[in-house]
Amino acid sequence: MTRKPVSERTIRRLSHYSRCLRLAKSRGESVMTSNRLAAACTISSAAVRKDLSSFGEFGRKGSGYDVDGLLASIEDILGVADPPGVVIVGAGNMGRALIASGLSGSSGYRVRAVFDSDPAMIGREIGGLRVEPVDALSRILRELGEVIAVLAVGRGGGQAALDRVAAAGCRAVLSFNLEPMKVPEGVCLRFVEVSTELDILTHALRSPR
Amino acid sequence: MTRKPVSERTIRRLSHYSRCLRLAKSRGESVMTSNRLAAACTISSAAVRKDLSSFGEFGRKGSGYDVDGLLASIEDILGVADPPGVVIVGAGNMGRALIASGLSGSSGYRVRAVFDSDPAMIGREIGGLRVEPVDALSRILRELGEVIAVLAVGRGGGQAALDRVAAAGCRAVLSFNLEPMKVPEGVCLRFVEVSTELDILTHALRSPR
DNA sequence: GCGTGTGAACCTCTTCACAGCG
DNA sequence: CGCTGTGAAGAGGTTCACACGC
Repeated sequence: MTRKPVSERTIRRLSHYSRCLRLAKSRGESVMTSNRLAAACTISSAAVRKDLSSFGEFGRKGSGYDVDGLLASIEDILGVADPPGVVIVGAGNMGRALIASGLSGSSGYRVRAVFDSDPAMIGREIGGLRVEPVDALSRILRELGEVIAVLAVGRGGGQAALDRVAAAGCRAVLSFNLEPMKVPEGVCLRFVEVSTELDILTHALRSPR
Repeated sequence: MTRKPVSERTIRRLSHYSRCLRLAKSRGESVMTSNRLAAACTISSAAVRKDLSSFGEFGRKGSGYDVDGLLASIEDILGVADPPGVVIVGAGNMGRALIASGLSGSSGYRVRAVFDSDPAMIGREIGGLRVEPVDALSRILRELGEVIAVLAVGRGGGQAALDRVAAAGCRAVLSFNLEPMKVPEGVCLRFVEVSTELDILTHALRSPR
């Protein structure tokens, strides 16, 4: 079982493929082709085949890919077959939106706990979850085991939240706060950059074509 | 004024630089170096210099870059010096979160209108904005001129929302809904893929290193 | 000495065209 | 005949090392 490093670009595409496959599966489709996957992801079919073939021979020449089999293979590559739990830090609008949307995706992630530092928030129920005080982070994360923490806290609260989840043993963090942060050793931190997406769209609007 | 096409990768970095520069500016700093920008963006200083120098000579050898000047130049390249307005479709938790956070960034975007299809929502006030019915899209977008539409609607409502904003003349859309959509001619559609970010983090957690 | 600007080497990723198999 | 798997060619982006100017 020799795992070669997979580029982030590739992982992103695999994630997209898996979404498409889950959708096809839910529609009862049992076979998928590189062409249809490509159309759904707006890339070329050759790119899809290259991605997939670099991990093994998942397809049947002449017919295509088995939806269930390919989905299982991709989930195995990504490591999301049995996804880690998710905890949300910050029970404001963004935290609530993430819980309500089921993490805006058809993937298997589930929100296991919500934390907030505002005493007035503690104890409230959101989507079946009781809002916990941030002081409970260590205890609850120990109970939950491996989790991804999503930071959806107020302006300027990012670093403190990051430090706390890291101290509680969390090694993967997704932040909606864009303040620059000092990343604790051993922690993988990523950002959801809405403002950057807006910049990209603005550039598209304003550039000649 | 010959504009060469700028890759998305580069635009994304420029956007990040501009965030750092705005922060430096707000702190009263007047000079910035490629080294500090690089550290803030976790890339190499050579990459920063290459990015910037490909658009002109913005720096002073030996000292660095003038914060105000560089920021203005980057905003000009991105086209965000006078940013387009933003309208939000969907006044649920996500829509409210985006309004409350000021679009989670220090950039100059401002939310100009909020729409919802739920009659019970119409007329409510959110962050100083009255929730408008989606039927008012055409009229209000005509008043606002060039805008970016952010789709934060419920499960399965993406395509309908996209079609409506496109029909109202909007040419740039950012969607939190991940359903595959048929993109109207002339529209640039991008996605905020929280579930993909989670997949990337999961892969990081689960891969040997 | 310090920090920018840049050509050249380097490397990664994408595209193409086609062989191969059902 | 249809669709996958893949070597080869090509494009694009990154790193390196150093010259230049303050």
